[in-house]
Amino acid sequence: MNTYTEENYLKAIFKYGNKSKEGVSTNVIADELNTKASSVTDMIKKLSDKKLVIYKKYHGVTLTEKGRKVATSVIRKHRLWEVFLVDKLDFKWDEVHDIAEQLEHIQSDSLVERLDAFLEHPEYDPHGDPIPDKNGNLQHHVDIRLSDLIKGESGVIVGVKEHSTSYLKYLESINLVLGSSIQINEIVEFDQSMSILINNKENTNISNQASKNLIIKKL
Amino acid sequence: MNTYTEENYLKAIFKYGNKSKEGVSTNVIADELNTKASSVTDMIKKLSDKKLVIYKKYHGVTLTEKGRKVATSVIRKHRLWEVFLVDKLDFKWDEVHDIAEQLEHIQSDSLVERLDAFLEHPEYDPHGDPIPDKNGNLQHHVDIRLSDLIKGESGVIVGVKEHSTSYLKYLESINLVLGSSIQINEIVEFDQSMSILINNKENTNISNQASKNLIIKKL
DNA sequence: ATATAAATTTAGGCTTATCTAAAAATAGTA
DNA sequence: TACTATTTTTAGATAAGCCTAAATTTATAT
Ligand SMILES: [Mn+2]
Ligand SMILES: [Mn+2]
Ligand SMILES: [Mn+2]
Ligand SMILES: [Mn+2]
Repeated sequence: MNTYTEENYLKAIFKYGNKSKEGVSTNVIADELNTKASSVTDMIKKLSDKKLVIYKKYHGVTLTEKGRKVATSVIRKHRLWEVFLVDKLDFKWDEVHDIAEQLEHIQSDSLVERLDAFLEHPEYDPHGDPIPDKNGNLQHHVDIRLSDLIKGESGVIVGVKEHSTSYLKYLESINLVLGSSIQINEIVEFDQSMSILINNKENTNISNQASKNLIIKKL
Repeated sequence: MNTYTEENYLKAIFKYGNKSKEGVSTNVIADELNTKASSVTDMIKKLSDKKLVIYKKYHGVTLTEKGRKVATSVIRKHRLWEVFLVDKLDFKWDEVHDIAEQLEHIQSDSLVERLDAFLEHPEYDPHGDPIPDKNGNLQHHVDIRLSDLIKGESGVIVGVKEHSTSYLKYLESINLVLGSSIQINEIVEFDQSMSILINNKENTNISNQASKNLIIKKL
């Protein structure tokens, strides 16, 4: 149906769409996919011919309903495979993204549904990202970052917004994983770094760059 | 390292190599991959540049050790994924080949090794084909076909040589699966069709075309 | 409002993997 | 051996996805 490359473009457009009502710009897409804006223009025309996106020259691109279906289906597969890799094959959460980038393009509806059942219909992937259902619906966590909390407040980690290996490994090294509890001891006004209590055990300091990428459910 | 397409060429060359000491001809490869001999010639030159095959113009192609490693690694992945699909996701043996054709190209050594462990190091895939180890070694069943047996002999099915859905579905419909026992009641001289006793229960007739694709371990 | 800067598209090319048609080499046969 | 049939390679094209450089459009700032 669609090529590997087309699917990656649709995923990128989905990622940066909905942020505002403006279409997603070619430069943003080029940046996300490590390619050039001119290449993006070419591909967008093709996607537009296939009715997967709406393209207004010089004003960016938005997904059609058809395009959104494809994008969420690829994201569904990506996140289900990540669950498989972590839950069944014992990979760490920082090791699975690149493999899932490949697996997300495997074409087989029955495979996806059977995998979903085998994993017992997970709602979130190993990074706390919601898994779209087969119709492309997905519910997000309320987007509260650790950096939004104030002194004395506490919460539980339900997701991460940054998926780099270095960030994920760092979090794990200080016992911050999905489900870890956090209480704010103090916030340094100068750089917004935080002194926090993790799992009611260890006290640690964490930078603003690190705290703003942690999604929290307040307690 | 190698493209999806290159891997498929290497797999095809592996499949038809070793049959004799002659190289595999471009027409045979073209036929296997549903492409044209001229396309094969082009690709062979590329594989030869990459030292994956030895190519003598007009005399076919053979795998180098390096090429054999790649081919068996792809076959290893194909067969391991087929085991996963059947054993863990409850697919039927006639449903898994096309999905495995895609999964076999996923690149991740640790994924393969973890999958192998998760499946408890299977030796054979759902069609009785041996799974190469990580060094590319694979031991074949002794190649005795049902059609080689004579009246009165009996055996157990350990593999199938034809993987089409129609053939596999047919076998299943008459209770011929891996592990089924067979005894030869009679062989019709005219067309070599056989009257057989399956699992010491049902008597059936089976054509030569069907019996010559069943690999048997004699009892 | 006009000039400059920034973003975007177009033009022209490249590579990979295909194809068809023609040429060349090999194999089979009288 | 010589002629024909078959197989294989070469020549020349095409489509997808990418690139750089140039042209065009939009945004920003006097
Ligand atoms: Mn991921
Ligand atoms: Mn994820
Ligand atoms: Mn198969
Ligand atoms: Mn198989």
